[in-house]
Amino acid sequence: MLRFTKRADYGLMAMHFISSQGDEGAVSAKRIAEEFHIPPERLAKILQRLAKKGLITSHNGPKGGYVLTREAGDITVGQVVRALEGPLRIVSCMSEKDDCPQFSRCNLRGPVQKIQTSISMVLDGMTLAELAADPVISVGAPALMSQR
Amino acid sequence: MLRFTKRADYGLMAMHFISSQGDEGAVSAKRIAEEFHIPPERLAKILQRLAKKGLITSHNGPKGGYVLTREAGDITVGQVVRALEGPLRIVSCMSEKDDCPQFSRCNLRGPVQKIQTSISMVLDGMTLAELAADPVISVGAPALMSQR
DNA sequence: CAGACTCCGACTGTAAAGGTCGCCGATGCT
DNA sequence: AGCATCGGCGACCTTTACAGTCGGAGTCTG
Repeated sequence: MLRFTKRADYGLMAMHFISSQGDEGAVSAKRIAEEFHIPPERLAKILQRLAKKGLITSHNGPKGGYVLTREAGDITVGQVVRALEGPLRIVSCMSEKDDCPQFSRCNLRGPVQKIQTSISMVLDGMTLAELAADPVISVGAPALMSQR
Repeated sequence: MLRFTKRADYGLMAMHFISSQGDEGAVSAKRIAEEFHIPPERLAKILQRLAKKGLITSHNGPKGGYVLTREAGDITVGQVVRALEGPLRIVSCMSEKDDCPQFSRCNLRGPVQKIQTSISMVLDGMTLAELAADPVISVGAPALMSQR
């Protein structure tokens, strides 16, 4: 629950990689797929989607590939994620015409809205540039979500 | 993506309901299921899980049911969610022994950790009591995540 | 004591979502 | 012309969540 899909993962990796290689011409989907060992077709679709949303621009032919349309500092994680996954909705029954049987009694929607807003603020508060600047941390490290 | 499961939804509803009826004795699973039109078996399992984690205590027999073990103000949304869904992991490859092929090259883990921490802080910053206090807002309202 | 009501735990089947894979066409460089 | 790239469509498989069922044990009421 409350997890990114692989789509978002791959998308962020790719965006990050493109931004890091930005000065040396376009980056092909194949190149990225090889770099990260991602199924090429899968990545292709993701990049197409990002291109369609205007986050990157595509160039055909040899020497073709993808380039960021904006500066890395002007693209947020939230934008990438939303481009790939659609608007953020942490619960299923949030639209007006949901058939949620508990709609009338459920007074959870206010707080949920709040949480959702907070999360997207976090996502939009981090740009690709910051993302690249962040160091790789040791993995099993801080054991944050201990619990129990 | 990045969505709560029904398990978490139902769990939060139930906890909220129990806390609102707290002064009038235990609340049975059946009662809650009827109140919210939730499949009784499903809810039963959720409540069992919450009881096992110590968030609520169960009483058998007639007049039995569930009661909060702590004050509503001492139980956070994050605690309920984690009790039901396990520790928060917004990406699949975060453990030490993941077979993620891009592990070595992926320098996304630092930022992801950060985001994850922020989210769980949001979740732990809201108690059941606050949850109840929040008013029900109109649904289609603020259209936060516009973009496209 | 007996019956009714409740929680407890494991198992099984079903449905939806996500992930994976492949094909063929269009475009542009060399 | 030929090659390398993007572009878009669709089918299949796996995983996950969801829902329903059964038998069992504890506890209050009459």
